[in-house]
Amino acid sequence: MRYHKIPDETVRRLPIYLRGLMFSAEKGNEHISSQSLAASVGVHSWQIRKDFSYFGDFGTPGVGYNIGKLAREIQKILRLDVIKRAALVGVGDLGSALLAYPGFGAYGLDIVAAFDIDPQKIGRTISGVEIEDVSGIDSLVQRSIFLAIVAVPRQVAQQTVDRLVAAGIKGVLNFAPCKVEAPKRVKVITLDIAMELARLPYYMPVS
Amino acid sequence: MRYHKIPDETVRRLPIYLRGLMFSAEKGNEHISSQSLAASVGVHSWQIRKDFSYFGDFGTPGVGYNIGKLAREIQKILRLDVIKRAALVGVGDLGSALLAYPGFGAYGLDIVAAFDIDPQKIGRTISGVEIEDVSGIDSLVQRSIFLAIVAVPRQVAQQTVDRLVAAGIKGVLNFAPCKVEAPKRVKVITLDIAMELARLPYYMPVS
DNA sequence: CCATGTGAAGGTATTCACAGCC
DNA sequence: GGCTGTGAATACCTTCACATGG
Repeated sequence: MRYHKIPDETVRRLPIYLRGLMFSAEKGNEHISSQSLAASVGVHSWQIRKDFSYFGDFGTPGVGYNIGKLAREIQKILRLDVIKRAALVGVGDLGSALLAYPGFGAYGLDIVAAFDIDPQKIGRTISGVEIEDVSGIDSLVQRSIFLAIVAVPRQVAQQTVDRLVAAGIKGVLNFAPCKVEAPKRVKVITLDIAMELARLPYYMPVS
Repeated sequence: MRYHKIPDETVRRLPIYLRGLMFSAEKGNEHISSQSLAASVGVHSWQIRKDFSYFGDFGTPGVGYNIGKLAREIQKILRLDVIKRAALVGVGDLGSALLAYPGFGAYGLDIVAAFDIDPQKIGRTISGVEIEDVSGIDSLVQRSIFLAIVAVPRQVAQQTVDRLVAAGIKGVLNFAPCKVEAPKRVKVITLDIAMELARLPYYMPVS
């Protein structure tokens, strides 16, 4: 089975593997076994082998996987080799934190534009990105930006997404805690931080 | 099937339903059908009915669900009726944004303590919470806080969790992009923001 | 020998379709 | 007529065990 259909759950784990592979590469390794990778990322080795099996042979029995080759392949599958630039809409507390967040770089991603409606904020620079008026959204595609992060209040999340969709954006990471609609051609992932915290007590021991 | 084993995926959706129910209650409704709830939260109606079926009859055929009763039951299942207070460790950009984040209230959750190692920050108040030295972690349980949010740099995430575990914390929401270990009795959910962004390009159309 | 890759088995979650109740 | 609750069917994902290859 080569390159056919990669399960969603596998796609969800690919960034984890990428992180682990890069970490191992930094330490100067060239090869890594599914077992060592398993230990470093916290996923079972058989799961890793199964996941990798969906997109071809990268391993050498008795040796392991070539780290560089495998990392590049994962980046290619996730399309991180092509999509590198993202825009941020909404530079409030969360938006500012995202601008300062160093973690995107590990995946080759970078926030290169930021928008807000507050005239007080427009023109200011945060973490090296100048805040523009939201009208700038309309020309995102001309600037080769196809990915957007929405960090606006819930009440204006849908209209923000509508505008991004109209501008030709193809993917949205939405932090607003609500459903947002978009045409099928636009992928939306909603990440509700409070929701994650809210399901935690369920799993906590009672005593 | 009453109250036996609620699937993890159902637990993951319960907070979404809670949000939808509260929204509907605010509008003055007393009952809601699985169809209307479905429309407002973006989950199919059969999925909702199936999910609710795991914990008893709350619906009346021809009428729908009693919103208040159902909401209270979901809160009880998630244990949000008991666990209401959380602590934050790491008051950097992300931590500060979390302190200011209004979304936790919808689930009855509240960040009531914050810790950092930076003497510059200790003693200052952000969003009504005074920042304390990390040594205060050790007395969290005495203050009836069993839930912690970790927003520290990756390099110190594990030791932070270790200290929280030693203090008797029972649940951790970890924002550091790495694996953290904890005894089985402590539930850890890791939320890697960059990872969510990284899997988005995979789903974006190629053209 | 050691580690991969994968069929097969087992488990979990989603989707359907409809009986039963208001 | 409208809507719930749920067995049954289906799809999906995980786990195992081992044949295969360097």
